[in-house]
Amino acid sequence: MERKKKYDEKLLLILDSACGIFAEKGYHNASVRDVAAATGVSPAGLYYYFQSKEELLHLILDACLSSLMDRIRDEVVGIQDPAVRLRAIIRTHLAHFESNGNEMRVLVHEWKTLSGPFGKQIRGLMREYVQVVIRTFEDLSPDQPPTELRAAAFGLFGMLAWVDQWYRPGRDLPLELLAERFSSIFLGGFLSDPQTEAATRRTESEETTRERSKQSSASSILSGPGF
Amino acid sequence: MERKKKYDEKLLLILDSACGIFAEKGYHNASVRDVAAATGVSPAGLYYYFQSKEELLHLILDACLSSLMDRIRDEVVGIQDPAVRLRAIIRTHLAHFESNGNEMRVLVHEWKTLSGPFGKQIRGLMREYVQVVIRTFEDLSPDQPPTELRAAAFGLFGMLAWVDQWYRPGRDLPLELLAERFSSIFLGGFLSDPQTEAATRRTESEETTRERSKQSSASSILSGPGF
DNA sequence: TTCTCGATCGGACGCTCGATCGATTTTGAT
DNA sequence: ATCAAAATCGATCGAGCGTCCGATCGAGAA
Repeated sequence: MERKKKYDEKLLLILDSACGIFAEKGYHNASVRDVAAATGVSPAGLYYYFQSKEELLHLILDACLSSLMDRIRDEVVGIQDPAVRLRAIIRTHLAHFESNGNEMRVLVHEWKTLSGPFGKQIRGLMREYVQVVIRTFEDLSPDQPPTELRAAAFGLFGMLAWVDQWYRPGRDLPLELLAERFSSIFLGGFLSDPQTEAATRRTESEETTRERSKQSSASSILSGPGF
Repeated sequence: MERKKKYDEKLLLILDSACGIFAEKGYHNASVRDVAAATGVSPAGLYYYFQSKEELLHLILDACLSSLMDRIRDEVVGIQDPAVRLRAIIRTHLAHFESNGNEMRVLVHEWKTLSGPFGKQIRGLMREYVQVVIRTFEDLSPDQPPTELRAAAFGLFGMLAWVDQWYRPGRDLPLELLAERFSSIFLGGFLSDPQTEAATRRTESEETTRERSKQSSASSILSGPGF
C-alpha cells in the first residue's frame, strides 16, 4: 500500500523530467538516455514505468490535454453567453499554459506525432476542443457558414498555441491580461474602432505610395527567447 | 556553361524533394536516405550538393524566408496607412503559403531548429519580419506600450503560422478570403460590432448558469487533415 | 578520339538510438 | 529474521543514423 504511492510519485517525477526535456529539445531529438540522466534512473530502469518512448510521450500528452479538457468541460461549456464563453476558453487555455508550460509546449509541438491508438486518442481530445471553440463562434454569429467558423476557430487556436514560441513571463503581459487582449481582438478587433475597418476597405485600392523605412537593429521590443 | 544549369536544376529538385519529406515527417524524423530515395540519387551523391543535413535544412529555410521577406520589403513596408499595410502583410504571408506550402510548413516547424551561424541568420530574418509587424501595430495605435504591441504581433503570427496545421485547399476558404477574414479580426473583431464587446465585459461577472451540451460526434465542420 | 573533371555511387565506418534481459538490490508484509 | 515481490541496473543487441572515401561514370573541351 505504501508501494503504490512511491510508484506514482516516481512516475510523476519521470513524466515531469521527460516533459522538460521534450519541451526543450523536442521529442525526436531527446533520447531515453537524456530522460534517464535527468531523473537519476538508469535507461533500463525507466522501462519499468512505460513500455516504449511513444507511450511515455502519450502519458505526457494525455495528462496535459485531458486535464485541460476537464477544465473546459466543467467551467466553460455550460456558459450560455457565447462572448463570455469565448473569454473563458481563452482564459482557461492561458491559465493552463501558465501552470503547465512545459506540458503545453510539448502538446503543441507533438500532438500530431503519435500514430496508432495513442495518436487516435489525442486527436480525439483535440477534436473535442476544436468543436467547443467552433460552437462558440457559431453561437456568436449563427449565420456564418462552417468555413468561416473554422477559420475563426483555428485562427484563435493558432494565437493560443503560438504563445509558447515567444512568451516570457517577466517581460510580457501577465497571462491573465494577455487573455483579455486576445479576447478583445476576437470580440472587437485590435482597435475597437469600427470606423477604422470600414475606412480601410475603401482606401486600400487607392494606396500606391511606397516608402522604404529603415529598420533600427535592436529595439528592446523584440528581444526575447528565440528572437 | 551547360553544366551550371544542370547543377542548379538538380539542386532545386533536391531541395524540393527534401522539402516535401521534411514537411511530412519532420526534419528530425526524416533521414538523408529518405531524401535520396525521393530524388533518385544515392545518399552519398546528395553530399555533392550540400555539406551536411543541417546545411540542407538551412538552404530550404533561407530560400523560403528570404523570398517572403523580399516580398514584404518590396510590397508592404512602404505602405503608409497601417491598416492597409496590415492587410497587405497578411495577404502576402498567406499568398506565400499558397505557392510555397511545404516550405512554409518546414519554416514554421523548424525555424528554431538550427544552431550556430545557420540558426543566427534565420533568426535574424525572423526578427526583421516580427519588427515589421510590430511597427505596423504601433502605427495603428501609437500609444500602446511595447508589451501590448508584442502581444498583438505574435498573436497574428500565431494565426498565420498555425494555418498549415488545419488548412485544406478544397474545403476551406480560399486563402485570399482567409486573409480578408484574419485582417478583419484584427482590425474590427470577429464580429465588427462594438456593442457586443462592451456588453460582454459588463455581463461577465454575472454569468453563473451552467449547462452541459452534448457534442454530436462527427460534424463535417471538423473533418480535415489531422482532425 | 582522347582527356579531363564534374557528377555519382557502392560500401562501409563510427556512433547513437530504443529496447531487452538476466542478475541484483531494495522493500514491505509476515 | 525471512522471503517473495517490486524496483533497479549493467551490459548489450540490432537497427538506423549522418557522413565519408575510393572508384567509376559520362559529358563537354581539345
